[in-house]
This record gives sequence, C-alpha cells and structure tokens, in this order.
Amino acid sequence: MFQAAKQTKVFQDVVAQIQEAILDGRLKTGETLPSERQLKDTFNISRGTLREALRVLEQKGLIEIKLGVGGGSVVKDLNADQVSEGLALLIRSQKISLIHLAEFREDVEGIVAARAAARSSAADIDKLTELLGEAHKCIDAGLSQRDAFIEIDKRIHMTLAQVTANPIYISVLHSVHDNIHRYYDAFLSMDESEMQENYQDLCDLVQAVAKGQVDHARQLARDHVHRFNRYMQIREQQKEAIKV
Amino acid sequence: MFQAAKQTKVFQDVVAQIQEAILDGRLKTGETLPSERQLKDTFNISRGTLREALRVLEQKGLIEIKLGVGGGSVVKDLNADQVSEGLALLIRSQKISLIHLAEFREDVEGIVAARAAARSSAADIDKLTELLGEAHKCIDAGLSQRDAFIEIDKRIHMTLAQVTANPIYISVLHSVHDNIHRYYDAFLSMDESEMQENYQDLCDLVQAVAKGQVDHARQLARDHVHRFNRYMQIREQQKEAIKV
DNA sequence: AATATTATAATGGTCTAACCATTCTATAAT
DNA sequence: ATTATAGAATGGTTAGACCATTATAATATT
Repeated sequence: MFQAAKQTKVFQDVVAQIQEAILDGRLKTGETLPSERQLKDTFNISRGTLREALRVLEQKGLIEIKLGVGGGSVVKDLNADQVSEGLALLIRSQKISLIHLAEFREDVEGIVAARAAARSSAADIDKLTELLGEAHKCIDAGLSQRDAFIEIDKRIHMTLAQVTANPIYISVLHSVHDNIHRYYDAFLSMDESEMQENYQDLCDLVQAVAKGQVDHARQLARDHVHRFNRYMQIREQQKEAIKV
Repeated sequence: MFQAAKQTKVFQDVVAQIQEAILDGRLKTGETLPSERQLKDTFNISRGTLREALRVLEQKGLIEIKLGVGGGSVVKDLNADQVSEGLALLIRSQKISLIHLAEFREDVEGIVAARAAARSSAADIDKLTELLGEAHKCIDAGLSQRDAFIEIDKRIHMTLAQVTANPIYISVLHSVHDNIHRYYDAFLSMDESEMQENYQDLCDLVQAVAKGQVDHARQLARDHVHRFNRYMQIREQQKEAIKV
C-alpha cells in the first residue's frame, strides 16, 4: 500500500538529482558540471558530502572527474563497463560460474547470428568477409598468431552484434566477452588444427548470414561457441587434475 | 608495450585493498569492518578520504553501511543488483527504442523457456501451476484485476528464469522487466479477451515446459511476448495518431 | 617572429577538527 | 518484570584550510 519512505541521506538526494538530470538529457554527454565549490553552494551542502555524491556517480559510470584547470565533472557517454564490472565481481565471488557464463554466451551468440542473418546488408557482409581474410592470415602464420586470431574471432562476433542494429546486443555481448576472455586467456591454448576448425566455423557462419539463413546461422554460431567452451572446460579439468 | 601507470588517488588504493580482501575471502560476508575512525588510522588517511572509498565500495555492492551503535561497514552478500542497475542505465541513456527492448525480451524469454523446459523439476512445475491458478482468479475477476494479472505474468516468467538455474538469466530478465514495464504501464490496456488469450498462452507454455518440449516452449514464449509487444505497439501508434 | 619557459589561477584531492543524528545497551524508575 | 531514560559508539555532515595538477597567459629566450 505504501511506498518506501524518502531517503534521508543528503548525498543520495544529490546523486538522484544529478542522475535524473543526465538521464533526462538536461545534462548532455561531454558537458561539464559546475565546479565543486559552486555545486556545494547550489545544493547548500558541504563539499565533503558533495564529493561523496560525485564518487557514486563516477562509479555508476555517469560522470568522469578530471583534474586541474578546466577539469571538473564531465558527463560521460555511458557504455557497458559497469555491467561488465558487475558481472566480473559476481564471477570472482563465485556467484556466477564459468559454466553459467559459457551457457549464456552460447545462447546470446545464437540469437545475434539469427538476427544478423535476417538483417544483413551487402556492406555488412563485406566487412565480415574482410575480417575473415584477416583471420586467414593468422591461420597461415601459425600458432604465433593465436592471440591475434582470437581477437579477430571476437571482432567478428561484435560485428554481428552491430548488424542486428539493436544496441542491447552490442552491450550484452561486450560484457560477456570482457569477462569470458579472462578465462580464455587462462585456459585456452588452441593448436593449429583447432584454429583451422574455428576458422571454418566462422566462414560457414558468415556465409549463412549472407544468405539470410536465420536458423542455420543460429545453429552454427551456437556450435562455434560450444567448441570454444569445450576446449576451455577440457583445459580447466586438466589443470584441476594436475592440482590433485 | 607499457602498462597503465599506477593510480595516484589515495581513495582508489583503499578501495582496491578492501575489495581484494573481500574477494579473496579474507573478509567474509556478514563481517563488520572496523569503525571509520579506526580505519582512517589503519590506512593513515583522513576520514573524508576513507568515506569516499567506502561510498565506492557501497555502490559496487560489496559493503552495506549501517548507522548507529554496532553499525559500520558490513560485507554484503553480492547479488545481481549492480548488473541490473548498469543495464537499466544503459537502456535509459542510450534511448533504446521500444522496438529494441521488445525484441530483446522476445529472444531472452524464448531462451529462458527453452532452458527451463530442459531442466524443470516436479517442484518447479507445481510452483508454475500454482501461479497459473492465481492468474485464473484474475481472469475470473475481470478487468479490475488487469494489473494483478500482468504481475502474475511477470512472476511466471521470473520463475522460469529461476528454473534455468543460471543466475545470469535471472538478473537479465529482471532488468528487462524493470525497464519494459514503464512502457507497459503507459501503453498497455488489455481488454478481457486479450487477458484470456494471454492466460491461454501461459497455460500452453507451462505445459510445454513440464513435458520438456524445448523448442515448443521456446516458440510459445516468443509468441506470447510478441503478442504483448504487438498490443503495446498498436497502442503507441494510436497515441501518435491522436497527437497528429 | 617563433619558441621555450615561467608564473598564475582554477580545479579537484586531502587533511583536521568539530558537531549532529541514529541506534544499541545498560541503567534506573515504575 | 516492564518501561522509560541516559549514555556511548557509530555513521552523517559541516567548515575551513592547504596540497597537487593542469590549462592558460605572461614572460623570457632564441
């Protein structure tokens, strides 16, 4: 029946006011807020309390605080970093396991491939084909370019997310990649045949997207990610086995 | 070639130290940190600087700060709230259209239903059936219970997310619901036949989940969400039409 | 004139010290 | 035994000062 009572802490009120101003567009990206000494007078609070509020807004990713003359609190162009950081904390505290993240990635990449297949333009396919070319160079260069190959793989997936023309997929996929690549770095050590397999996956996937084969693209993307995840789990188990 | 230079700000160092202690398990959930006046001496900093660090840790969801005697900074059991908040900010700030959000919801609900169908236990089905019963009561009560019906609908979807046993789906779906319901409240005004249709959708969906029909559950969930979205878009267009 | 150096001032970063507000606990009054 | 009250520990807030960083303007150097 009732709402939660109004917050009593002064700094929270300041956070809420500035946050709303940013989200409503009254404060635009790149705009600099008044200096701390001005703001404290505007809100009629002490500078310490104001700074607590600014720290919270900074941690939320809404502002960036710069030093020196012409510095101050600048409204930031929000990105997926905070989501990534939140996910990373959950993973480190073992609330989310690698299995959970891998499963989620499989599903999301499938969706993205399907949506991309339904929507790709000739220019999109050109870009994907170009990335495949770079991947091929890595293959030819052998194991020394393993990291470069993984980077290209990531870029192909992110490009597909852009093709969906839905910014939510871009942000979500970005967060997943940010976090899962820590594990890949630790556990993944492809040999050349695995690189070749993965390259073939990507070629098939891009072709399916180009042809607008929605369900086929979905399945290929899922299988490709599944292969990645399987490698990772095998490596993880090997590490565990060594420990014991 | 080089790494980013070491952070210079004192409060960041304090944040890092306490965060590492929590994530390493040296500080356990429920444990209370020393008082601010003790901590400032331990770190050899001022209380204001310490408090900036504590605010950041609080915003990260790592600690909770309690007032009064026996209060202080308590190590929190980490949950998905920060991820949800980050997503919510992204959704609000990137001015994601209703179409984007609705499309994403359609995909995610499909995945969740599919994973739930593959994993549901008898207890899960009991809970879902109970919720269907409550939904039926709303139908019988007619339009007066429209909001209650929408609430039950939401709870059925969240229950499915729990059945997947993957906490990522729970937090993602929670974020989507939190944000899309702003639009539903503005645009959705079901009549009784629409309520009836949606109820039938949910019955079919729960049945498919109970039978472990993965693909069927996915399709039913997508269709159900799609129906919701269609209503909403029709209402939105009507509003636009009135404006013009 | 062009360039390098230096001073200036505005801004965030930190410190000190005090007092206010909240809340648990022990004590006293009933 | 119950209730009221006082005390103390804790976070919340304030005020004013000084330090550190940096863009800009003034000055010196070539």
